[in-house]
Amino acid sequence: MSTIKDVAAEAGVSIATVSYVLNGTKKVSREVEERVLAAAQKLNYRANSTARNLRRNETRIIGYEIPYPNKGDDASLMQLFVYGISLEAANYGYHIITFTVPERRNPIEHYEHMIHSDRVDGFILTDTNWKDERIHFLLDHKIPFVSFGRTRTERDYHYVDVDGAYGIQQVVEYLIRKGHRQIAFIAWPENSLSGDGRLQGYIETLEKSGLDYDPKFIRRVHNTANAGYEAARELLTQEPLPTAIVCVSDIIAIGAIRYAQQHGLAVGKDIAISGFDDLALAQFVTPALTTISQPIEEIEREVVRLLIRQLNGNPDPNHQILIKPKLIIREST
Amino acid sequence: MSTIKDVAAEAGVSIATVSYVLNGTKKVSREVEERVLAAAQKLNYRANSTARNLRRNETRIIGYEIPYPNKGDDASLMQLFVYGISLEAANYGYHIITFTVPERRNPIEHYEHMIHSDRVDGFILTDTNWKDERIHFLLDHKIPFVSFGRTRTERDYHYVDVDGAYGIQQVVEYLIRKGHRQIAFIAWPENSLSGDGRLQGYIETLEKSGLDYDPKFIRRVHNTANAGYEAARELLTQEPLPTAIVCVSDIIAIGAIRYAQQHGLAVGKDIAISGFDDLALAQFVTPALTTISQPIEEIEREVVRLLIRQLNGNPDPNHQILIKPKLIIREST
DNA sequence: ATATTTAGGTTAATCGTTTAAGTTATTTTG
DNA sequence: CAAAATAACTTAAACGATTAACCTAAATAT
Repeated sequence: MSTIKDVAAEAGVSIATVSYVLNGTKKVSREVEERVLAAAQKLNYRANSTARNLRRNETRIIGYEIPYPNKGDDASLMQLFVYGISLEAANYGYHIITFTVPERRNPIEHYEHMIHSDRVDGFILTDTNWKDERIHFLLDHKIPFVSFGRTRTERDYHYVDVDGAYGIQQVVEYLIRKGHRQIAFIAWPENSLSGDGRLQGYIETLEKSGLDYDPKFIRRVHNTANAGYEAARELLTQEPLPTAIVCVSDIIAIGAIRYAQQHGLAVGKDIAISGFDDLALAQFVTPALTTISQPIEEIEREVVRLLIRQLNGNPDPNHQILIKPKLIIREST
Repeated sequence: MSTIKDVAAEAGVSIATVSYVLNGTKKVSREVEERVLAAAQKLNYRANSTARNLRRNETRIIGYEIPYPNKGDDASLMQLFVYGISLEAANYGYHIITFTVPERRNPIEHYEHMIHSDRVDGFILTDTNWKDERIHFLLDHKIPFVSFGRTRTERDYHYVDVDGAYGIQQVVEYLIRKGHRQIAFIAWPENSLSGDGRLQGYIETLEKSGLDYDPKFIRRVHNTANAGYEAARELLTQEPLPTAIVCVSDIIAIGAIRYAQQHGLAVGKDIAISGFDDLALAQFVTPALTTISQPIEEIEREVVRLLIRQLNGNPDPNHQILIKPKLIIREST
């Protein structure tokens, strides 16, 4: 593998000149420039990025913690996300390095290690929760990052998030237009900010529409189909009976649908059930799932763009971005 | 951020001594060792990995191309895979860097670039196909790699694969025991080696059991629920009618189930349908899916282990590993 | 008592770049 | 026309580690 020295020798110039030509960082005569370019081409030279990084004190690598894939969780959205940010980062000459935090271990240690051993220039965060210590740690240490999803803090940081309340509002208003008055909601546990945003959308839309908001119509469960199944059982074996169940995720909706079907209800007729995410499978379950689709590619683009601007020392002043999701009506409502 | 110089100054020794102590690569007196350790601790020192990599001529980074997520493909297995190899690699002090190859672009270029700019020490490959040019390229250039999935070549390389033929054999034998005689198979297109292995398992098991093998019972489609739906339509609108459909993947099975249900067939009674993969969702579709489960964690462990041994210059002579999957019987058969 | 080995360090070269600070020849300026 | 400015390179010092080669004093061998 050829180094800058080889290219310099081949072109008959000093290594500095080669560097200047290849980086375009200093004026060089046309003739010499061509000689260097030809030599580099001939030797199939590519700069050793380790050496460059050492000298420039950067890595052009972005750290991304892959969230722990809970049993029963669907992970396909996150898979798309890793693909998308890798692709997007490559447009800027950056790469994504993935790491994991073993269950119940302190994440901070791992972030600290990545930074401290100079492995990454910044981070992309997902799966943020109510009080996300990672965000405070990174802010405290002035380490560039962008989060997909918010946390509950007054501090100013860069994030991109989906306007979940808006999405739920769309589906609830649609259900009301179709004549539903008893609308239940299956939510996530309490430390999920995005989950609470969606719940908030449900409550506010009901109130705005002049409908009672009944706490008995709200269930909080983990994000598994099994939990959706159980929640549906509770909702459908109490009074008053809901005529529609809005779910905080497709996975939960699929579990809820399963319970309803097993107990003789025709989903989409006897009862309406909706999800959130628009998984690849959503259109192929029976009945096809009415859901809310997140514009994942736009999210990826924005997240990477915000981070790269920080890394270039040119942060976007408009760095709290809320993206509107889209209601997709299928057969289940 | 403190460097080895700071530690040396703090401990009152040369930087060489610090390096020797921290790496345990030369004998040092107890007293000095303790001073160095204390200084390192006090300054919260961690070696700059860029500098170390430059000197050692390694990166301790493994490249992984995230396959292009085809629309409608389920990607949750791959998500688990990235998580798993990241976790496993960390046990050896390695990290995973992800990259993508834009659709219809030549993958070799991208692999070459990663190697040539010294970003990675080796690769993990997935989604290998019949004639995988990546494998030949990496072999030709003596670049360490391990592939999850085989390709069709006589050349000797390191891989881990699931014994798909064995898995299909399990389900076909089970169906025969339950009395089925007209068993159809929905396969993948022809350039998929793992797909052909599964198909082979179907054909051989039928022949071994003395059943006719009818080419009309075989359909080849892409890995989407939609394609499964269409294939089921073809199979169920021709003579002779199958009483069971074995699918090469859960995704396809879900599409097939949907067609059967829409046309008045009770899946699990009127017709048996099975999948392959055991997606998180498999147990929550209606009816719950009979399928074949891949021991994904064992695969991840083996893939990483084989690669690390290569990188350490100590390749495992037994480096073609076939892992047996497991039949999981649910309601759909 | 002298020569040799060993223990426990230090010095300095090296990895492959980038880039500030020279250097030299040529051009411009007053 | 001498002085100053410019153009086009080169030299050499970093970046932060690792490690071969060297050094010195104490321990061991002859």
